[in-house]
Amino acid sequence: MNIFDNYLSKINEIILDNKKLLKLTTLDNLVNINLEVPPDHLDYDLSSNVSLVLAKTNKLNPINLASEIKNLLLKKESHFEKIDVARPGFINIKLSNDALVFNINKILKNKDTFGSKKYKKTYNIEFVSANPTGPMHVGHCRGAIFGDVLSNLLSFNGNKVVREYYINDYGNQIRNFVESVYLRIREIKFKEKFVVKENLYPGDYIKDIAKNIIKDNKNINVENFKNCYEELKKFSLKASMALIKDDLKKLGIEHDNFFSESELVKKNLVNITVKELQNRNFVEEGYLDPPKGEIPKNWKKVKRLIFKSTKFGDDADRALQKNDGTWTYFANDVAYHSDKISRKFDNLINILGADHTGYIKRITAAVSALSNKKVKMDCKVCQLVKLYKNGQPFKMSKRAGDFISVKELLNEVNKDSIRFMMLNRSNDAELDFDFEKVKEKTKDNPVFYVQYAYARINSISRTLKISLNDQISINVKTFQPNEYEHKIIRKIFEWPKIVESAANKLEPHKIPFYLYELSTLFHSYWSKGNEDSKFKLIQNGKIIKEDSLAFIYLIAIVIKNGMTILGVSLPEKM
RNA sequence: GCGCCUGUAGCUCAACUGGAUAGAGCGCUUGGCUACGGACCAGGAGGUUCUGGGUUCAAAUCCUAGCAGGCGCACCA
Repeated sequence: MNIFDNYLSKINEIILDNKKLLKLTTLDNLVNINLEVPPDHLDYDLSSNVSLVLAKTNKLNPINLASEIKNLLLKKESHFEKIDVARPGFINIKLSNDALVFNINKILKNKDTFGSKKYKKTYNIEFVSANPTGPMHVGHCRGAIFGDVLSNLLSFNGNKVVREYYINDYGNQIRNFVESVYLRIREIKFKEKFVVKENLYPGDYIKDIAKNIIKDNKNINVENFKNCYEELKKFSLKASMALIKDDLKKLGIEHDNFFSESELVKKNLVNITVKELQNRNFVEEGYLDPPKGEIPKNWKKVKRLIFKSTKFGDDADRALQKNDGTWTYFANDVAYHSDKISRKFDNLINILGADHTGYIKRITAAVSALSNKKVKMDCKVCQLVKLYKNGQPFKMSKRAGDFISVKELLNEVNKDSIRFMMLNRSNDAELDFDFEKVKEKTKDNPVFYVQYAYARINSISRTLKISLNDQISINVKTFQPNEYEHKIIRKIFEWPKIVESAANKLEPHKIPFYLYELSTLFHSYWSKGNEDSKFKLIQNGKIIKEDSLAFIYLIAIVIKNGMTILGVSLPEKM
């Protein structure tokens, strides 16, 4: 339930029913009418631009129209107790006590679903898709958490979400990776020195993979790289995927589907997909222009198959074949997306790192081409994460090219803090992540601040010997919220709006920001009793004003629903 | 040279897809508070939303021309 939606449709209905009375000739921009949270300094519950929107197309004076609408609404909707018109034509609405009680009781009754909707769409969300050549590093972390929480958010809204991981287990990098493992095995077995060459993976984890392969497969013959390649590849990939899955698990992330690139090649899906595009005239044989700017030394003009992605908004047409005629990474990816389309999702979402921004246009172009523009694909980009320790840039690299792994990060800070902080910023903005800040137990640390609010609420329930799962309700006759409680009610009513906007815009960062604000209201409410004893909640182990319990419950409900979406735990004691 | 992202208080960032007096935290400043009912709270100062044009009842938000920073730009993945 979303009270803004509910009352907005009532307002729309009333307007429609009284079209003549209001002298409205056209209502074609009804969709632009909104019902929103009034500015902070005004003492109202709802605020609408109805009159401004309707006055424009009907060429009426917005203030006059607003006061006519005001009278009409006061007559037709009993939940509206007071309405005022504000320049240039807004109407501000105060809900009656009955309305507040009605809505609050509804929330108290439907705790777990408060804020959610029942959309029933299907989503495929591809995220992480880190190359299976080693463990995850911090760069993957943000996108991983973003994708996971976005999935939670969309599921919370009643959608069906498939979390997918595309395994890039094909191509040269895999060959290099396997060769690295191969050389490490020889290092162990034959005491050959591992010489770091370009393109080889030097990391210590390769040694561990090598050791384990030797341990589990005593008979493996590593005399000749070519002969043992396939077998070694199988073991190496399995090992590196195990590392990645372990990292993901520790971050609280689990994918539903792992899609292998080499399987896709094996099934001949690339050829089939390219042929399909050829048939529809989106592929041609030709030459590509050299890259703009500085032309690389080994640039060659080669005849090849090209996808005409400029037809779908890309800046240039894209190669499907490499210089040697084999398929490009992009060609494989087009086939992969063709497979996604065939699985009939309503929406496709890809979560990418900032370094893949340039890839978006071509792959969305491919999806448009493959689906006749019917399937919608959104690509969300997560900007870079910069690590800090006590305000200083933090680098662990012993050698250039080394990275900070997720494991190292988890050694420093816990999963909850990482998840919350990685989302506490718009995905479009770069993110500074300070190890020490995140460990602080102060207001500086938003994770703590929200968790602390919940812990305090639990201390109340312990004192009163009640459970937050208890079913309570409030009574119209006794209900008399004070100004602080009124603020809380309004904030709580806002929650479904936050969820909806976060889901629609694919911007989960709105959730932690909101939770922080809600926690502020709670801490403030809690502290009021110290300044003025009439605001005290508990005395001698008993609740003073029965209704104040409702506010505690409301806050607990929303914090819990919010943190569940974020995948961050809520300790009852801290 | 081209594309995408960013530019908002001293610093780090919000602003519900065009709304009202642009909000938080940190820092600064004034006050309260022996603790799971002070890990906090209340108040104050702090703004030409990068710049110039445009669109309209209304612009941080949309269009346009610039400026500054980040990421990327054959093939590779």
